[in-house]
Amino acid sequence: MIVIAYWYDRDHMTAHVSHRMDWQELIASEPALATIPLRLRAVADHLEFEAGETLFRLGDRLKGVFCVVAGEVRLIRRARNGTEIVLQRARGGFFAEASIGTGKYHCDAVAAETSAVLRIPAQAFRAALATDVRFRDAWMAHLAHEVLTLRAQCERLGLKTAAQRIVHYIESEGADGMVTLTESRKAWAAELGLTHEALYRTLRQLQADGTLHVDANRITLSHRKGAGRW
Amino acid sequence: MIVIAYWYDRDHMTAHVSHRMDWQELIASEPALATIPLRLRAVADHLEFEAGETLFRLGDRLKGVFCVVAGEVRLIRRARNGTEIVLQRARGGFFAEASIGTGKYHCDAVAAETSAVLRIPAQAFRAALATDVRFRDAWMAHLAHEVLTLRAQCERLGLKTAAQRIVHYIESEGADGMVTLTESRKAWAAELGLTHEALYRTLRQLQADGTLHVDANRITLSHRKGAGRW
DNA sequence: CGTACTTTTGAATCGCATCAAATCTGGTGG
DNA sequence: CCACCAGATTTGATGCGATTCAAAAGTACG
Repeated sequence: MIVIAYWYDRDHMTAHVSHRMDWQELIASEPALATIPLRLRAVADHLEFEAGETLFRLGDRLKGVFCVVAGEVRLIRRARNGTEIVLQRARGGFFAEASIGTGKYHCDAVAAETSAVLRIPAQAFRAALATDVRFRDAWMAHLAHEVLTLRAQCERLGLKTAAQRIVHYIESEGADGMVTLTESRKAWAAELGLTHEALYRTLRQLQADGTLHVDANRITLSHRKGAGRW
Repeated sequence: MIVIAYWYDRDHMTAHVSHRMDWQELIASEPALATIPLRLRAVADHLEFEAGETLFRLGDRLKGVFCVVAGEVRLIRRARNGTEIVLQRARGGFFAEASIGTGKYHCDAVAAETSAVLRIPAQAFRAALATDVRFRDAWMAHLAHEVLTLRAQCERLGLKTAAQRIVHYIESEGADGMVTLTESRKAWAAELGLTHEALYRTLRQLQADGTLHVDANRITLSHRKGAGRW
């Protein structure tokens, strides 16, 4: 994920088509975009938002399908008492996918940091789904994969202990008992539903009892049973 | 959810087309089936499994898309050390949706209890997706909705306290600050990632401090702020 | 009426969150 | 090049809240 800063025009405080950013580079770095037909990408709005700016609000009529190219967008719902509930933190990839079906947004979307976002008009998106077989298949595959990933994450978050979640993560996200982390440990902790302190401590403990081996961002599950009673 | 027992033929210990079950009634009770074209339902296998029976195994070539009509099917992955990880507990509705894209099953499926399952041949399913616009739209909507629901659940499971999760559930699953539970509280607790004891206690506490009101299966969030600092 | 299940409450324990702080790191600017 | 800064990483001490174990009461069903 490329972090952007100081590239926007101070004169335009609302989202606008950028002339400072290297969208080419950004787009190349976002794998989710590879499946989008070029002619669909051509009609997409290239938007940029500063931290705190609102992309859309609950109940707004669908303006398009979004894809985070850089930065972070949060989908939030405001509770009666003003508490914000974060429904999703989108760092790269599509968000508000479900809205393509309902025609309305079901929550607010706010940029958590300076972010670059692609907005594909709903009309064109639906048209492409209807006519472009490859795109449609890719889109359904994307949704199906998303479902799979999310199910795994729910199961993981249902586990009670930090050790269980770490092992589950390696076994379900990794390949052959090994993962290579692409994010900071702090971010990993958040994904595991733990504080970073708990993650560090448990990681150290699991190394000590031989359950796993840590080498920088390369974490391997030991073949021997270990002492753990996961 | 209809619970079935003692309806299978003792002579046929493997899954088979049932002659004892009232599939009509079961199918009418499962909302996910409403979107399936009749001609697709006509070619589906009506299978029944006893607790412990395997529907498919990891790596098996795709036999079809499944839909639980009654009972429960678990998608599990076996870890190196023999530990089972439950990826999904399907009680009603589709499962292994992602496999339609990959052509292979990514885990084992085992009936957790006596279950009735519809298996729609992949060929026919894909054909219907390609030709039946309404079905395709319904399927994409289903996937999108699933994504939405799962994201909400992940966010919920990321909350640290029982009170937060309960309130989040009511606000995201319920309508206008009220939910009517369709499952037992024990099952609800599992969905919330809590033990049933914790759920009961927290529920009582939230009633005591006026945060919410419980009337049998009807749970309402109080409009006043309450004492809670969720 | 008995069985199996959910619901409910109690007591003790354990693990994680929290608060605090030190160290390390990469990147910036002087 | 080095001082500096913001962030991640790491370790420590403490308390809270959920789990766990236990058990009683309620409920549905045959």
